[in-house]
Amino acid sequence: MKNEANKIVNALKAKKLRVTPQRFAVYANLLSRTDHPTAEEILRDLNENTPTSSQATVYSSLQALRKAGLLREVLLEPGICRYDANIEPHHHFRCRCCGVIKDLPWETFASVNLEGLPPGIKAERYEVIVEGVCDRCE
Amino acid sequence: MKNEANKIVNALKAKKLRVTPQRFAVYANLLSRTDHPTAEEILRDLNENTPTSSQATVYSSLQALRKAGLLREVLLEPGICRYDANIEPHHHFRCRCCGVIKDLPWETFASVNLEGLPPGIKAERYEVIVEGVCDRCE
DNA sequence: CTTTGTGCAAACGATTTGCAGGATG
DNA sequence: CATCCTGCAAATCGTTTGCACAAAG
Repeated sequence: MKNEANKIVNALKAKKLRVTPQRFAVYANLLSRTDHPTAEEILRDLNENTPTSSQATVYSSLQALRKAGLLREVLLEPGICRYDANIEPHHHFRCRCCGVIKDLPWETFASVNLEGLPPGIKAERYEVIVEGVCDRCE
Repeated sequence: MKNEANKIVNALKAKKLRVTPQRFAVYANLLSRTDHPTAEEILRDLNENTPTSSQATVYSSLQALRKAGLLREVLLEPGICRYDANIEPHHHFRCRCCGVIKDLPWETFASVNLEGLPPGIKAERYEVIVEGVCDRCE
């Protein structure tokens, strides 16, 4: 839909990022997904039908988008870096059996407050990581 | 001190892990540190004076200790896996400037409760990740 | 027309693996 | 003495880099 495309273009422009087909594709792909793909998964997805972006470009696009604050990294497994275009604050759950990752709404832990932090620490953001077993696994 | 050594040996035996000099050294090193070293940092530290363990052995010792539940991985930076022999539940703070990592006592977020989780999720553990600026950086 | 991005292939760093010999329980 | 661990070197995986050409603003 044309509207969606315009939104993406405007988001990139607002961050002073040049709008290239590859960068657009990476960001659009990430926005369209609810999982938290790795760079390699995005690359595969983009090039599944027609060649869209090279490996190096996907990596550099992801860096550019991250530096611009349009996406964030999700670190739940050693050595695996996932990406998330949902930059609204939220938490993550990971199933220890199947590895599925689910977003947890911010309000899930609305009770958390940072008052009790050791002195000298300026907290800017936080996130709760929950690990356990999902419904399909148990 | 002999007492300390015995504690470590007993911990390993209790988990049915063979007590080898290398495994002992890795675990002892991690127990003696308050930072959260990477595998490579542990390796360097162990071999600083006299050769103690090979790279492959440090990696496999860490895996064995982790599977036994004697240590846990700390994932705060993409592509970097740190290790922590403190298996008491606690949280982590990371300074966005200097990268220093500080433990936060469990009670810091005593108010967190898992009642509000989506149905079907069986939570087994959780951890709060706080990011911000430490006293030395600001 | 200046600046920045792309694609390729090579380089890189961290972790894993295969295997032969050695130590543990 | 059966099993598991160690050390070495090679292999692998994900990510980064250098550079020549192409595209964006």
